[in-house]
Amino acid sequence: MRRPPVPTRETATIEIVAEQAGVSAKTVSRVINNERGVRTETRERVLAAIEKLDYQPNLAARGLAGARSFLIGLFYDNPGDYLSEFQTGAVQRCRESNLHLMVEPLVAADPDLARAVSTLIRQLRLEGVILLPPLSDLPEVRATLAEAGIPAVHIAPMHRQDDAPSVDTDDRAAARQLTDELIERGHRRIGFMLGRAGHRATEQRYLGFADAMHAHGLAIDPKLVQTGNFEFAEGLECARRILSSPERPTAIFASNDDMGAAAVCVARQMDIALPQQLSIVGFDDAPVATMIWPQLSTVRQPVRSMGRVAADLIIQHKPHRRGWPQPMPRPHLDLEVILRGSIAAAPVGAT
Amino acid sequence: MRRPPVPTRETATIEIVAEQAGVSAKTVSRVINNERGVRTETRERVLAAIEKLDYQPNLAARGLAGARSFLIGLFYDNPGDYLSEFQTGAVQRCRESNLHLMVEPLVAADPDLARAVSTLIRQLRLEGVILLPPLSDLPEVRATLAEAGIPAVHIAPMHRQDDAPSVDTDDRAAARQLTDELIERGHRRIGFMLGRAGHRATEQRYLGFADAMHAHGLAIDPKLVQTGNFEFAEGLECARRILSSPERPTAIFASNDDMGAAAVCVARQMDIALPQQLSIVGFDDAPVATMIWPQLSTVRQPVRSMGRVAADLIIQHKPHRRGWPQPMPRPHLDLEVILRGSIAAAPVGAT
DNA sequence: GCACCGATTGACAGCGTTGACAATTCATTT
DNA sequence: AAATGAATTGTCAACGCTGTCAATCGGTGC
Repeated sequence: MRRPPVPTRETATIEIVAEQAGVSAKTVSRVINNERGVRTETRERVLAAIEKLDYQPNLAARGLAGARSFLIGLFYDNPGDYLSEFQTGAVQRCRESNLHLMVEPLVAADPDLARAVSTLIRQLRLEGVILLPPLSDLPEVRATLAEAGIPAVHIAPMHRQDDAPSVDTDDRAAARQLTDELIERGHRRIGFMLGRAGHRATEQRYLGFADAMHAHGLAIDPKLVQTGNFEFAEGLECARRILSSPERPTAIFASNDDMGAAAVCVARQMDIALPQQLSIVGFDDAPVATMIWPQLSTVRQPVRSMGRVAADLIIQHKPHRRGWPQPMPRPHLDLEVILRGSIAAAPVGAT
Repeated sequence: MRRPPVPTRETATIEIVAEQAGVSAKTVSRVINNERGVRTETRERVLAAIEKLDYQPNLAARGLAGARSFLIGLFYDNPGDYLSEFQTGAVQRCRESNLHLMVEPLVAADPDLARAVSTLIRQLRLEGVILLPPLSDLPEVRATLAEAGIPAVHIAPMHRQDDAPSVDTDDRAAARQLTDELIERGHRRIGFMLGRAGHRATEQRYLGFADAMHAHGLAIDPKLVQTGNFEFAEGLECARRILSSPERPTAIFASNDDMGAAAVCVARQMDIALPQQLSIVGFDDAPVATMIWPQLSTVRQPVRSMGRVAADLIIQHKPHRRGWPQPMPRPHLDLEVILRGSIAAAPVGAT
């Protein structure tokens, strides 16, 4: 007599389904878990019973009996605008395998981070964890997860570990491609706004830029390479430094759209005609890219797909046969260069 | 012999803790669940044992035995930029009560939505659900939840139900206040960009605007009130219609920042000096508000707090004594009007 | 027809915790 | 000192499912 008062419509249990199908509970269990060794005819009978009774297996019971949790964690720190897209992709993939996603905000700077992580994984018995940057680069997080033997997927980690799968995009190639577009339009002096130090994206995007410049035999003026931190406010400073250079560049490559937007603002304040006198490109295809004028040329990240793939890696992860000697999956997803109004031919007479 | 190969460090169970503390498992359970009727001295002994063994209760077992799930659902459709903030607030509140948040993307237009909801709540045994708009207004969702007897909190629902708690902000008052700022600066002809039809915010923001206009005896020119849908692209059209009116307004109130940004773009294309010839205000304090020039005056939404409060309502929700006759909690959170560069005194000579 | 073997299926004991209820303890009262 | 009753603690079964392993089924070869 657990819930006596409320005459809730009887929730079907596995026993009831078994009875309906004329088999034992264990056989129903086999069908639910898609185990082999069930005759097709039997399976269909069970499936019919499940359908008829609208049966939903009890997650808690399954978890308790099977020492599983059916839960995957998504740990993040800065809720950026990409998070919701990413998690939506991850949830979609999880659903296909009847798993669920637990999102957990964490604070990268928290001195007690390791304990927080430990508590989470032990309490929830997570079957895997997806780490968004900058969490994907914190040794204490990685160590805690590894110690607990929980598979973790690192998203765009700065330092790849040989023992952990990760999901990356080829930022370097895309940055190079975008830079090529500028060079093709006659730009020779190009400024670069760096992202936050320690992020993989910061490094890769710059390298791609440098690749293109070198390939065309163009010099990179150190004074035109300024450090930002991916944020708009910093971007303003950064753009000012670049644009107040005695020999002003004819184009600026910003490491993300927020900083690109900042460059647009600064240029406008300095009465520099856009895009005629200055071309600007960003990265990410953030919402702001199309909300300013001129719209930013940029690189679209397949964020939702990354979420899907990350979840998929966890799900595919087969329990290690002594030390996962399998090749580490490191899918690279394709980026898309998007050209918009913010780039134009270099002004005539420019070096 | 459930997990034979991996010599995992023995996970403490309630029995082990009980033994360590020299009490029965049930007493440990009482302490964990913070039940009364445990002598202080005993409680402390148990607490010490828990601490010493670094014991984490098994969620699945607790859920199974106690017919609970310790899970709250957050259902959303359009992952907007506010989602991650909201969910972070909700998770924070959940943690304080040792609950967990399951985020579940849903598709409002899905013809099978009711079934999807039903599957989710039955599979996860959710203890409560937070509905973000526009899901908070879908009858089939509300009905499914109600039928299952699951407490639901509606965020900014268009149509309040008397039987369901909701979380709102007083958009109307804030819109009025912001409009007042324009009027005080001498603006008389003010355009208005409406949001998507059917959203509570759309209605309330317009009403606040109208309140202010009426209070000052100003007429609202229907030609200056145009329908958008909260999106930038639509906003462009909308702004064009307003600004191409023969008698152009000296200010525009956009129902959100994305549309406000659109108005800025259009004004720039039409060579209207900002803010001298045209003041523009938005709503939400979205990232874009500070990424354009001039920066948008707007209204900041306490999104994270709303998440906290929503979770709190679920958690506080006491099982109904026949039909929850308690007063429906409907907290209103305070909005903050933020004045930035996008507003200025009305041009001299304006009507 | 019978032994034999792989394919199916079932019986049963938990998984770690809590609900119901019984037992014990302790402070008071008579 | 025994009785009384509230406070505290313990016993035991059950929650709904899966792992283990035994039982049964069906077909094969001789």
